[in-house]
Amino acid sequence: MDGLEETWLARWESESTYRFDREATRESVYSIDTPPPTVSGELHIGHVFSYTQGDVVARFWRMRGKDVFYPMGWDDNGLPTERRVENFYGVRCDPALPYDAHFATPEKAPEKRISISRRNFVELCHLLTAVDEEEFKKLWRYLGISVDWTLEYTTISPEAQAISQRGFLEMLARHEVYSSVAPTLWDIDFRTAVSQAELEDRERPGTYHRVAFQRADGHGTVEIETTRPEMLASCVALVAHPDDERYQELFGSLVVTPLFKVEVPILAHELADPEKGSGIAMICTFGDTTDVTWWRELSLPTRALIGRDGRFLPADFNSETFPSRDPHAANAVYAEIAGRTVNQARATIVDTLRASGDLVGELREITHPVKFYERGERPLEIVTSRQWFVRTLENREALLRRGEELHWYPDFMKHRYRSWVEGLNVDWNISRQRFFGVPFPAWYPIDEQGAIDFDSPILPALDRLPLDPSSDVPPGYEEAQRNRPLGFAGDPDVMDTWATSSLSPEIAGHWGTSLFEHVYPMDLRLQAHEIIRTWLFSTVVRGHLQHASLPFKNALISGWVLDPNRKKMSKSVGNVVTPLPLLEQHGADALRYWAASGRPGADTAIDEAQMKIGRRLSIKILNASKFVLGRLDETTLSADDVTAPLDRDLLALLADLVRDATTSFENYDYARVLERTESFFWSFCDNYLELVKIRAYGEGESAETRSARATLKIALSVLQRLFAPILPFVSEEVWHWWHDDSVHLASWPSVEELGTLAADPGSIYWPVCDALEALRREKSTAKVSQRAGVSSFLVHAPEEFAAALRVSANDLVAAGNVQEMIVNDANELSFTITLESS
RNA sequence: GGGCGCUUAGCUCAGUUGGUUAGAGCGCAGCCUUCACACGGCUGAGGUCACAGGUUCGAGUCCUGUAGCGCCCA
Repeated sequence: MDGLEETWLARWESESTYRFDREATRESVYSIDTPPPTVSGELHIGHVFSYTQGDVVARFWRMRGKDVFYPMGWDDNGLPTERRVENFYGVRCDPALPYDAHFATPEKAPEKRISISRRNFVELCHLLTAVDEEEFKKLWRYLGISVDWTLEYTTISPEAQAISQRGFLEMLARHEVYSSVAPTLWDIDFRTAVSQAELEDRERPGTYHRVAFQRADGHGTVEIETTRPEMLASCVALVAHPDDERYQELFGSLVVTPLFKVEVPILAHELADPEKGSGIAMICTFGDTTDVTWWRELSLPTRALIGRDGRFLPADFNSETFPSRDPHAANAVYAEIAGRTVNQARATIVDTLRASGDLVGELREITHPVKFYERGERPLEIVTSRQWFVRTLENREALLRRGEELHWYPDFMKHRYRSWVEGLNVDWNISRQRFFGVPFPAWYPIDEQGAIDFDSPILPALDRLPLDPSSDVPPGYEEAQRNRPLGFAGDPDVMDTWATSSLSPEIAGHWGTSLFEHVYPMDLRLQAHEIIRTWLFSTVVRGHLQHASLPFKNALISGWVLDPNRKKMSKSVGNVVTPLPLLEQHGADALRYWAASGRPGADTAIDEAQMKIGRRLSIKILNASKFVLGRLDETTLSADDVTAPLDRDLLALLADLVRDATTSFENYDYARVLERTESFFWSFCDNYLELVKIRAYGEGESAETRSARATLKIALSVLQRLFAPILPFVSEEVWHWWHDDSVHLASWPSVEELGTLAADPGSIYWPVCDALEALRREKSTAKVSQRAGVSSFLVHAPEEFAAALRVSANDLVAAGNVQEMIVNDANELSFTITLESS
């Protein structure tokens, strides 16, 4: 077993076994779109699991005669890489710094982060991802993933950037993407906008504060409850449900905010929840996403105070934006929180409210969902900024139809997609205020006052791509005009990583060349269910907008890998399993066996016992093949030689298996193929081989002998090929014992090659197996060797059963070492076995 | 709150359109060093198919409801 990987990996490499034929016609191509994994230094067992399942399918279609287009990409651009580089080298990107051509990476990450220029930072990103990609590639190769490595791509490569920028410009030309200044979900640590797809609700403790607002006419107060009292200075209105009896008379009237003394109206909106708190809420710009909805739908003013760093911005309460009745006092209060973080400001405001008597009653502790960036550590804030958006909302219906059009394996995964699309509430924000990504290929003119005109972007010709507007110059301008009045400014942002990886079919398929026409739309998308709302969704969006089609016809969704206790693996829990030690210990085929046992979509626990079984199966394949081929020097045997009833029955059963395996593979049920093939193979070894070994390998050249040998030859050939997609190493090894070409390029077994089939498959084989098992049971019970002789084997059996034993009597007698076997017809089946007295 | 999936032997899981006594592997017990295989093989014990109704000649399978677990969405 050991060493098979090394041998065959080298051979596949040198013989280009998995090379895609670029001349292949579309009909003969089977194209696969696999997720470019985020290269972040962490190899994950989930990758092994998912990719193996896809590879098994790829190998099937290759054997089916398809030209399999199976590329491999790495998603190296984006935040995860930036973060890894920051930690690995102990650096931080400061775009204001100049490039240092002599910057040397520190041996060890320094305690305190070193600030470096954007260009230096990006160079480090390239450096580290290149190293990581080699590590990943090693793992993929070790696993036997049959990709064509000449089709390798990365999402930060110039080609990918050009395609990504082209995609953007074409969407822009079709008005499918737009920029606008809008309240945006913002991570204050990463200092970037994030999209809805990257949100995550986390349960967090919170505190309800009951705050009294004076009515503007001086007649009493209105009490609201809020978990974010620090937002008080941003308050623009109060809101209650239009049907709420308690507030009917107040709608339309004014109240005054405590401390800041700004008049705000009391309004009605159905999103206000009468059950929550006092049923009336304060609307601030912007405390949460509901505030944004209210602000937009009720046409409220903007009093945004949280900056990009999560600290309170300066404000003047003697201004149009903040019209206080008592500017002096308001500014004095605000001075205490300006420049402070949200948490600091909250404490200050609560103290001040308590002192002023505006905080009513006791604080009430609650637990509530808070929106986080999925990679973030502090709650998201809402910050107004300029962003690029792809129009997804107005395409909702069409996108839902695309989801229906797609073939999902397993089918129920379509619900994940549908509920995501139905729940979209903002357009897809594709701009990020980060550094290592694909820049937006756009510049903006600057007027004589120095104002940037974002509504009239200057766009490049497609043949200039890829480009970076921060170093490239727009047509008709000179570098000296950058950021100058009457000059130009480059778009400062980079694209969301999904904005590029959503073009994986275009990148892998070399959009713009003839190759693309041969592979698009892809036949298969392979991925895990957790990225349905991101990668799958965004790819469908791009396919729909760019090509008016689905980007792939079938989606094979893999489950998660759980730890041995069926718990989700996570870094914080510390139960993450790395695949390499498992590979080294059990071998690639064993790991693949485990992965292929996991049914599509099913979360599967790491199970080393299962890997051991895979290894044992592989060894069994080696041994059985050695045995069958050891004395099978006959090359002229064919299906026509299979004449013995037992042999013909075996091939008929094998035909059933081939049919079932083929259909199952066509339905992406690789796990069923494995299960059925394994089960058949085990019976083949335990029963059929035992039954015919003497007939096949005894002296003489009778028709019966030829029949057994032909059956062994055919069955072995079929079984080796059925196993090949799942256990590529051992299958290749045993195939080469009697073939020159790779089993992975051999044709998938067909029913036709099994010759004229016997009717009623199993009608002979299973009764004979029953009789053989009865003999074994008797010997086992008597605690004697299986080779022990049987003086008399008396069978009573129903007619068909008896007939099956009679035509196979010689094999049974030989396998059981039986002296005398008598078969009588009877209604009830019974075996009477007399062992030789030794 | 809406939705999806799961619940079958001690454990991990199969059970295709409803059809005889419900299957596999692991683990457990016993046996066999057999001339392909001790990195093995054989044999065995072990289950009221989560629960409650219903449809049917017949339900692990279909329908309704309940519970538990996991996940998705809001």
